This record gives sequence, structure tokens and C-alpha cells, in this order.
Amino acid sequence: MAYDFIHIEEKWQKHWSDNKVFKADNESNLPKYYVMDMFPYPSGAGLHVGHPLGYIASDIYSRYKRHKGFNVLHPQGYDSFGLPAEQYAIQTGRHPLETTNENILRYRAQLDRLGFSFDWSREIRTSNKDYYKWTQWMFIKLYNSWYDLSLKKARSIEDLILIFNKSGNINLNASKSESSLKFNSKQWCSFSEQKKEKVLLDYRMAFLSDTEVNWCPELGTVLANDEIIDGLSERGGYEVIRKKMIQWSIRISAYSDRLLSGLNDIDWPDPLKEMQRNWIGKSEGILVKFDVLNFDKQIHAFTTRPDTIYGVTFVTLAPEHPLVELITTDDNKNHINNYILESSKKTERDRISDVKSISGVFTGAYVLHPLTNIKIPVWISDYVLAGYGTGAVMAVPCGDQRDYNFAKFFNLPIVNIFKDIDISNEAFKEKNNFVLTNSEELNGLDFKKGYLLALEKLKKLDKGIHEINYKLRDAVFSRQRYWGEPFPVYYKDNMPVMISEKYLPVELPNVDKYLPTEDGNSPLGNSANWAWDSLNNKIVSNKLINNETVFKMELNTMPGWAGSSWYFNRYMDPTNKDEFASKKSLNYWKEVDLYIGGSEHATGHLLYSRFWQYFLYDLGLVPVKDYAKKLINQGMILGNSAFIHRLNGTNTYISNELVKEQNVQLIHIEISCVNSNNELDLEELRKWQPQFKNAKFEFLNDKFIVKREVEKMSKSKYNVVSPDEICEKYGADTLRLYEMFLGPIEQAKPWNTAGIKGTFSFLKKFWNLFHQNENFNVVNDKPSSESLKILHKTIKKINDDIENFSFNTSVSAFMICVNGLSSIKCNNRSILESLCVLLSPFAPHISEEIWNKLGHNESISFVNYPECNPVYIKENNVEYPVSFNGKLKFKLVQESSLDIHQIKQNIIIDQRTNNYLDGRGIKKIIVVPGKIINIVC
RNA sequence: GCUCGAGUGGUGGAAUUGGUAGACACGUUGGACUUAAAAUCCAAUGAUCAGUAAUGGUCGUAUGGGUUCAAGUCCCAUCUCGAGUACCA
Repeated sequence: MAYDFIHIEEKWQKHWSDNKVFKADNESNLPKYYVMDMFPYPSGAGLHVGHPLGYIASDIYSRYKRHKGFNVLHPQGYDSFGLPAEQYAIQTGRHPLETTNENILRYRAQLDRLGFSFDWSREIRTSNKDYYKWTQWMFIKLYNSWYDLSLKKARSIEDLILIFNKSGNINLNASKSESSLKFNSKQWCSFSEQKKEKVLLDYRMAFLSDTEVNWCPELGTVLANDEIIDGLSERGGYEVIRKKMIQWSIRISAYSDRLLSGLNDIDWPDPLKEMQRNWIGKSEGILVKFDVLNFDKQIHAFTTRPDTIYGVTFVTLAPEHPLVELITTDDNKNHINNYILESSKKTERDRISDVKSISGVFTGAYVLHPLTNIKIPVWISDYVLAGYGTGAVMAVPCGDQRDYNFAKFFNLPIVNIFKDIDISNEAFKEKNNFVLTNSEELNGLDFKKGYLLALEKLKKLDKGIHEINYKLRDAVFSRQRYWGEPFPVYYKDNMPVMISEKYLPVELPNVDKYLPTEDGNSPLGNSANWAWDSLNNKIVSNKLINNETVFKMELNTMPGWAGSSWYFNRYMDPTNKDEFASKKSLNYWKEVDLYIGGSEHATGHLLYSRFWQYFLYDLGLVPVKDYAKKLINQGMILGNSAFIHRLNGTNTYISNELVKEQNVQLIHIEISCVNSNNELDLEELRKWQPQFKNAKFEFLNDKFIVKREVEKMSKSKYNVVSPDEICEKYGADTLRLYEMFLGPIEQAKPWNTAGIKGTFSFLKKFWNLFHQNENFNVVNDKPSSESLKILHKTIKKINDDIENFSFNTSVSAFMICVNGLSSIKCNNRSILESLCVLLSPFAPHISEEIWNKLGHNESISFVNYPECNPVYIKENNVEYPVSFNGKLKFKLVQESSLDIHQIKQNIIIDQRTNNYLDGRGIKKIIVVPGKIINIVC
């Protein structure tokens, strides 16, 4: 009987879905286990073979855990709001809702075909109003909270008002926006309501501010830092410029230190943690206060090198620094203003590509050195960033290359404070291997001692504060886009007002035009009905706006990461109408035990979601601080692109070997036009794109060889392999096994369809163990010791490998096992039953089919995973355990005078020579399996 | 530049805590079955030397050193590749 995978897979997929086999229960006596994938973005292109890699791994682990007796939650959903869906809608001229639903259906069909054990009854979509209702609800929570830096947690804004009533903000240690307004309780009480609101807005976790943002005119929206690559937008690769706009921001920077230290408590991949650490960018140093000459003002500059304080020869401010205008002398005003104008015009791209050129202008003002009181000139330059530290730098040319270059360029003095170190060509950047000189009381000290003494001195003079700085910026939360969560916000007297929780969700209105506008107005402005009637609490026509009872709504929408920052909590209780998830369900499932997804989200989603969960935790809304205990990054599966060479300016293409020194252009071609020997099938190519009909092709030895290159799999590179093709030809089980077999889960690896034969023939062999001459054929004998040995070695190996997420070696172990069983012609029922269960997480369809044929009515999913019995080799009535790789492990019995246990518990024998060479006192142990004869010391 | 990570046959990749390097698979070669092909099955397959052969020797995990009875694995230096980040003071 042939292995008819198409029939088998359809049958079992139907069975699972009809019987809701994978439905997880919120109440159970079993221990819980929560396995989650990063939910996909339903794009128009459908899935390619790279997408399911992580899903296959998580599915294997989920099924394995079910076998092990856990109540497993393994949900799936769609991150269906956001830019790509909208871009696709714009391109096709259809409503995003319509295209999104269509894409989701396609994704679902493709996912189903792979036989995943998702609990689809818990499906969520971020663009569903039942879901984004709670995203809006959480936004309101953010708005109504502030961050207490002393208690290190977010607190209700009511608490803040109480504090203001009692003592103003004099002693308050809170995270807030730039504003130097200080007030006591009396002043606070005298403020108008509007002024109070303005003050509070500076403290809220979600706040409005006129910030410089990364504006992408082509996409018509602002982008977060992590959505920009090399000054171009991540999506589409369009130019990004700096622009000031009023935007909602989220005060994620308040959580910098907790997000950083929290990394120590979670089992996430080290490289990913490292990325988050770098992104948060903690640096410890001193805020040095410089008195401005002739002004009652101070310039504060952050430095990590207070030991070099005596090397300061000038101070540089960012062009946007608030003091620049005040302190600039009249004769320098023109220069300065021109420079500020110039640098504000520069795009993000220009600034990055223009790292090397040096520019700056002298303000004419001076500050006093805090320790020597020497006059120090103040310059401005755009190498100083307004957003980091205080936007001011104390320049130490001898110890910092940029300051050095700047000083050389503008002929500013350079003082060498490093003893016997030559700085005539470049600055000395090391923190070690020097002692200070020209530094008064710091002379002779090294970095550490110099640092501490300088800190102490500056503190004493009230000229320095110990400070910790972070690179992490607050996250811009507004998008000038249609396809996103609307803000539950209207504007009264130009101040934002939250719509009451009772009236959520604020539904996304229908608009005729969802194209972004170049001037930055959101498409929501095109809606005829986008005003808030505060008497009747509902959305009404814009015509009714009177600014007394009917108000203008917020036109922006939330960014893509809003909905994905908390979705793991919603899966626990996805249909709840009264809460984002019930307390009971939150307390039962608590957190994700295993989260699988790509590392490209390291500084985006994976950071924002940690922050979001911390925030919810602070408010007591969730029971755990970190939502994902363990994270695994699956590597990308890369495509194997094919190119042909076109002679420049002609319509002639030449075979790969003919390319010598001609000018050629590489043209991507569809990979299905190329066979496994890299030979081009010209007929196929002409069928694919008729433009090649009239082209000339130069062959070599009747062959036309293409050039191949490994790159990201993408539709535009014509290198996509669809899982559907593979399922048709080999079946889902083969695809699942092969994707796991390709290599370690976390590694990037190129797809190569040729190798799939190996896993396919493995499944056929497995099938043939039970089938002989068209018949199902198993025997009920007592299993032979040989077959038991094979089975138990496999059980042990597979168990260990799954626990270590080493799925590629598991698949190898299966192959070895089946090869072994088929070579001894084992078709014993009990052996095969165990093997079925063992294999079912990897290749569920074929396993279920055989399981069923073996006479079981219940689905294989509820059977316990086979336990391993150690395999022994018996010799002279002594049993020796055999390890999986065939090495004999000898338990040493106390037979010699040596205390061998102290040396090693087990020793490994070279089976060829019977020698064992363990050291540390023992020169040589000669052992024959079964008995220890000699120990030579 | 800085921070991580990785270099093993023709290819993807194995190798628990340092203990038979190259598992498993692809590819290649030879054989069986077939009129033939496909499919399937069997065998060989790191390099090199000796031998008719069984077999045996030598060299081999990017390069050069080191620690160790023993190194792909640990340490130092160098080279190459990949990822992240970038005027962060």
C-alpha cells in the first residue's frame, strides 16, 4: 500500500478540526503550558516556506508537551492593522478591511494545510473592534498614569494630583517632559484648570508633545527609530526627514533601568538581550555644571569621563539647545542662525552619510571651568545630539576623537592630560594604561581613581551630579494613517480629552480615501463622521462641531506595535466582553512559557511589549512582570535566487562561464526556470516573461548556466518557494520534517528543495514498516532485545533533543531508528506504537493514520509520551548502560585500591583498543568490556 | 569604529561536561531490479601514502602559538564572514 499523504493529511486535518482536538481549557487539573508564536502580518503575498519554520517548531513542542501531560495553550492570530495592509489596499484600490480579510483566509488555508495544532477558537485580530477596544482602554490607562522614579513604578494620575495639592512638584521625583516649571501647592491650586491640565500632560505616560519626528513624506507618516534603516524607511525604502509635529508619545524611557535589569530574569537568547541592552544604552557618568559668563545661567554637560575634566578646552552645544539663542553675542547671531537653519534642513540621511565633515559655529559666549575658573568658549555643532543627555558636551580634545578633530579644524587649544602619551596625530581614547598629568590634584591617578576624586570635588562645589543616562527614547505613538486603532481622544480648547471607557470601542470610521496626505494630515480627516458628541457620547458628523458639546476628534491612529504589545494576554480569554482578560484566566495561564519568533523584532515589538507588560503589572492588571519566560529566535530561511547576465545596453544574455570582463547586468529570474544543475530552461523563461522572446542567448556547450546567490526570500526576487507546492508533491509531514532537518532552528539557512527527498523517503520507510505487499502487517510478538535497544536509544535521544530545541538532530535520530528497525525487519506492534507516538509531534498526520490502523479510536494527542528505559548490555552478569552514540559507559566498581569515584563516575572505552586514557594521576586503564582488569598508574 | 556571533568533506550539517572528528541527509560513483527510464534496494564516498587484497601509516575542524595524558571544543594573537548599532559625549 502506497503512502498516500494527500488523502491522509486531509483526513486528519478534518478530524482535528471537527473534534476540536486542540481546544485548550481555562480550567484543568493538569499543569499549564503556554506556547506562542509571533502572530503573522497577513500580507497579500501569502506564505513562503520560510514563514512556517517557527510555527513548526512551536507546534512540535506543543504536541510534545500535550503528550507529557500538560494543558497546552497554543493559539494563533493576526496582526492585521498597520502599514503593509494599507499599502496593499492602496495599490489594489480596495478597502483594507476587505483585503485584510481575504489575506487572512489565504493564510489560514495555508496554515491549516501544514497540520498545526492551534486552538483556533481563540483566534484574535488586532483590527477587530472587540480587540482594539482594549488597546484603546490601555491607552487611556497610560494617559491616566505617571511614573514615580522613587518607587520605580507607574501610578495613577489621581495620586499625582494629590501630591501637587499637598506639596507641588518641589520634591517630586518623576519622569516627565522637558519643562522647568517648579511650583508649590499654593501655586498649583491657583492654576487655571487648563494650566493644570498642561502641567499634568508633562507627566502622563501617554503625552502630547511637539517633537522632532522622523517624517516620511512618501509613506505620509512618522516612523519610530526602529522603523528606519540607514536613513530610509524600513518599509519601501523611502527618504525620511526631520520634522516637528504634535504627536502622542509613550514614556517608555521611564522604564529604561527596569527593562535593562529585567533582562537578567528571563531566558531569552543572549544576542537578543545584548541588542536590547545596546538599544537601551545605559551609561554612567557625571552631569557637570558650567556657569555661563555674564549670564545667570548654567550649561549642563554629561560626561562619562570626569577624570578628563582638566582637559576641557571648549564646550559644544546642539544647535537646538535652548540656551543658544540667549547667550549668542550680537556679532555671532547671523552665523549662528544660518547654521541652525542649515542643520534643521538636513535630512536624517544626510546626517548619517555626512559623519566625517566637521562643522560648527562659535557663539561668542564663554563658560567658566568649574574647577579652574578659566574662560572656555562655547560652540554649537550638529555632531552634538539634542536628544541625548543634555544636548551639551564638554569637549576634551586629547581624549575624544571627535573633539580632537573639531579642535584641529577650528584651531582650538588641545591640552594633553595623559602622561607620556603622544597625541600629535590622534586622541587617546583608552580608559586604561595611562596616568593623568596637567590635572592639578588628579595628577598621577588612573581612570578609576581620577573619576572618583573628580566626582567628589565637583559634588562638593555643587558643580556635578552623578547621573545615569539612557539612549532609549520615548516612543512616538501617532501615525498619520487610516488602518490603525483610532485614539479614544477628542480636543476641547486644544487640550486632549479621553472618551470614557464606557463608550469604547471608538470604531474606525469608513472613509472614501485612505491615501496618506503629503502635508501630514491623517486620512481620518476625510471622514464625514469624525466628531465627538459629548452629550450623547457618540461619534457624529463633522458638521455638528461647535466646540461646546461637539468636538474635533484626534485624526491620527496608533502605530502597528500598539496591538501587538499585549496580545498574549488576550489569548487567555479572547472573547471576554468586560475585561481584556479575566483575573481567573490571567492567574491560571500567567505568562507565555515558550515564545518563538524572529530576532528582527528585538528592539521593536520585543521591547515595547516588555514595557507594556511592566506597565500593566504596575497597575496590578496582570500577575507577572515578564510575559515570556523563554524566547527562541528562529532563523530565516533564505532563498536561492537565480540571475542571468545581460550585456550592458543590449538584449543579449550570456551564460555564466562566458562572463569575463564585459560589462554585464544581473537580472533576477524566476527560480522555477532553472534546474538543479543551474541550467536555464529557455522555454520556461519565455513562458514566464514574454520579453525574453526576442532576446539573444549565448550558450556554452549547449548549456546556459545561471548565477545563483543566497538572499532573503521575497516575491520581488522571484526566489519564493511556496509551502503549497511542497505539500502537493511530498506532503506536509515531509515539509515539517525537512524544515526541521535543515539545520539548527535559530540559524539562517538557504532553502534547497533537492534535499527534501531524504525526509520523504524516511517517511515512506516508516510507512513500509507496517505495510507489506499491499497489506497492513504487524505482529504481536514480544519485541526482540535488538529492537528494544533501538527504540529506547531513540526515545532518550529525542527527549533530550526536544528539551534542547535541537530538532534537526531529532529528525536524524528518527531516521537512524527507522533504518535500524527496517534492517532487522521489525514490525512488532508495541515497538511501532511507541514509535508512532514519539514521531507524532514531528509528522502528526502519518502517525495518527498508523495509530488508528493499530486499532486505537482516540486521537494520538492524549497518549503519554513513551518513557525511556535505559538500555543495558549484559556481560558476565554485569549490566552496562549504553549511551545513544554507542559508547559504552562503565560504572566503575570499587575493585582497585584507587578511589576511582573521585576521579570520574563514568569512563569511556575505546572499543577498538580497549584502552582508556584518563589522566590526573592515572596513566592508563586497560579494560575489557565487562570486567576491569588492570589499572596502570 | 563599537558590541555580539560564526569559520568542520563537493553541499546542509553531527560531535553531551575536553575523550573514536565528519553522525544523519543531499550529491557523486558503482551494483541489483527493468527492453528502457523513473522509483526502490545494496555498497563505496575527508585528503594522502604503501599494499593484488584484507589492511595499515601519515595529515586533517580558517591561520599561528599555548594549556592538557587528551583540544573542533579551553586560553592568546591574526585573518575571513555574518548580525546589530552608529556623531551616545
